[in-house]
Amino acid sequence: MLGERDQLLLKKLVELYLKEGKPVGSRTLSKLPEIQVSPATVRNVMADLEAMGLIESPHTSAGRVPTARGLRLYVDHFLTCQPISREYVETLTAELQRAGEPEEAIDKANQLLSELTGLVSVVRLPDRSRERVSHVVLTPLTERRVLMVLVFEDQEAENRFIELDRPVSATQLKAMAAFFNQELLGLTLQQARDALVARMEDLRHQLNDGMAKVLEEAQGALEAHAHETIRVAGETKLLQYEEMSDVTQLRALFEAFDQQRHMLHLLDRSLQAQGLQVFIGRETGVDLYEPCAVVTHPYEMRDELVGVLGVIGPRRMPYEKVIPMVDITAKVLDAVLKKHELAPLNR
Amino acid sequence: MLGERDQLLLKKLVELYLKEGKPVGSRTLSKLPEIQVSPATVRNVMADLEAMGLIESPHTSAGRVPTARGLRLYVDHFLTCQPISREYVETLTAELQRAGEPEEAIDKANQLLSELTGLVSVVRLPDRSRERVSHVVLTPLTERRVLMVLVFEDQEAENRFIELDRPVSATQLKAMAAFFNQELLGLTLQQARDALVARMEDLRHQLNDGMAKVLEEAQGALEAHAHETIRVAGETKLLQYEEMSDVTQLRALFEAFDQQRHMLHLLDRSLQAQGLQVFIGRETGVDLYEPCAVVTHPYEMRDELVGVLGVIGPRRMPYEKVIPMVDITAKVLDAVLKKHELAPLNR
DNA sequence: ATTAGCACTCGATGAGATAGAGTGCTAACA
DNA sequence: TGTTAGCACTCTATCTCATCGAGTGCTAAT
Repeated sequence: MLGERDQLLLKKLVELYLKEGKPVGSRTLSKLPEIQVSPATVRNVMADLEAMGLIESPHTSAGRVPTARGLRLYVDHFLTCQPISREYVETLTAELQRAGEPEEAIDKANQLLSELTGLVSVVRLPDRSRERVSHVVLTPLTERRVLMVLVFEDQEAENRFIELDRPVSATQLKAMAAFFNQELLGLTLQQARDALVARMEDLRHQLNDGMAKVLEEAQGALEAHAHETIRVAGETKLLQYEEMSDVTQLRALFEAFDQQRHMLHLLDRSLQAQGLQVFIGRETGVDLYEPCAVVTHPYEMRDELVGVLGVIGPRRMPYEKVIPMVDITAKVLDAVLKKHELAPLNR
Repeated sequence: MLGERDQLLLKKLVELYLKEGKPVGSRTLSKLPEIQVSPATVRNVMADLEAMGLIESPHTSAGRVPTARGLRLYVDHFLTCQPISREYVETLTAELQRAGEPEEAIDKANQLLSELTGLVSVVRLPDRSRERVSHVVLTPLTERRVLMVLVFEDQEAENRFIELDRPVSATQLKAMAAFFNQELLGLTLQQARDALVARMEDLRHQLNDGMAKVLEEAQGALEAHAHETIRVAGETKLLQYEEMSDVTQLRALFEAFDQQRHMLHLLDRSLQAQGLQVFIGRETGVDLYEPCAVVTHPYEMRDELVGVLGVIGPRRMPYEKVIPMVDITAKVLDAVLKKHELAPLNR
């Protein structure tokens, strides 16, 4: 289907395009040391490649530019990724390990990824509604104010301040905490609520209004989290790319980031398929991202894929660097998250 | 110094400029119903205003544009602010009250301010190193993992997971918590550390390595916070303004936001002087902000000015809306933060 | 003091003209 | 049959030039 020389030419064309960002002409290609044929021959090949929809020319007298399909082929078959320096991996690991909670590590990974690729970075956070509560702490602060700490999987904690309508004694509070810890441990918050609703009748005598309030707050904590499932870092990096200089379009992109809806869909899709994925142009499934490319990699906690991390930028991005960076960042993140899990196993 | 008619003309010129963003000519001004003189007269006045450095023309055949000094005069003397709808105040209050902790409320205020003004919003967070610890909670999670919660002023809590080198029993932990609560309550973290160092000798027998680790972590929590003293919301809003269309400059601005140094200086300055402040151009003290204007207002906690909130945008911003919005947002934030304080007084 | 009138300046807009990059096609060539 | 040189052609980018119009400053009249 595609001769060896055709492949070489496509590869070189894409590489030049990625580097310079300008359409590549036949003369430029034929002058490359790897290419031993005349511009005319190159033109013939290019005509074929164009007929196959791999390259196109913006107008008659410009060179050729790879299409989304062309880039796809390049990424899949011709791309030689840059090796990642050990040094980089070490810095990354060190930085991520400094985090106290998984979420912090994920955030940090997001931030670093954006800085190091010079692109917009995105993470899909794990869905906390699926995490199990491992401890509930209730501490009296004042007569009517209580601090509740929900600990998930011994790894993450969420604080809520609870204002009660009437005072509770420390003893009452202790009883309450004991109750929660006994009854609800190991359940997700959702399950916990269901369990309580189911046993409402038996519980009526214990369920004073303080208890109800606490439950409500716990639910609130969960919801607050559910809202924010995506985080974006380094939006402003997009300004650097000339091909993104259409301000209107850029604004639309930023709005889309804020809305999160599109990105969520895309990241969820890439959570299904494991491993690194590259979406170019329409492949993203989002019209707005048509001039963009997205590189994603899921990460896991407790041997389950729970989130995705990736970058989005113009189609013309340095894939040979970006792809290994996304890859290694996801893997280092995996390793760091695994460490967080290990500790609780010493029970 | 400045005749009544001169003032009127300056006012109208600035208003037109703020609305249209284009240089204003003498003909345009003389056609206004408020102005009963001919273009020629207007030109004479304009020449005077220009001589005083209040307006200038980008080039010979354009109209006039207010200088920073001109804008300053306008803001100080001629600006009539738009009243704020009660509805808006109510929404704002409701949104901010939903926050569980002061910091959350401040964040929300930041975000809302950016959305409502369409500008970049900035907050200076309170310096937590000056807040007093009101409770320390230590909860065993596993044999060697402990959750520490530091509660500040009964209003804010910070979690740290602590990995111990060797197991501690629940009893030991309880003793430790009791010790902290007894000895360190009401001190700032800094004071707490100093106190402990001072009494090191007496304490040596109690200060097992678990204790040391806990202290260290507490310090870490503090430092983590000290790093991030500013938060920026809505950076991308700047794209909407044509006068900010110089991409290079815009990038420089974004970088400056990331570095925080300049902004920190500016906000600290405006923390000294209480009340709303407007900085136009060079007044900001930051060269990069020369084409910008900044509107700030400090906010307080426990009757002390602890932070600043404000917006930054192009000089040509709708001051008549922005100023009251910054003002009311700061005031509503004050009120909400006050509510947070009230509760603990019921002790 | 105000205003009409006028010459002048300068940016914005659009029409050619030109140069150059790159193409496709044809015909010659190995 | 695949490759190449040559050439006419197309299209963009850039420059120049003319023109238009907005706005000014100055002068002289009111």
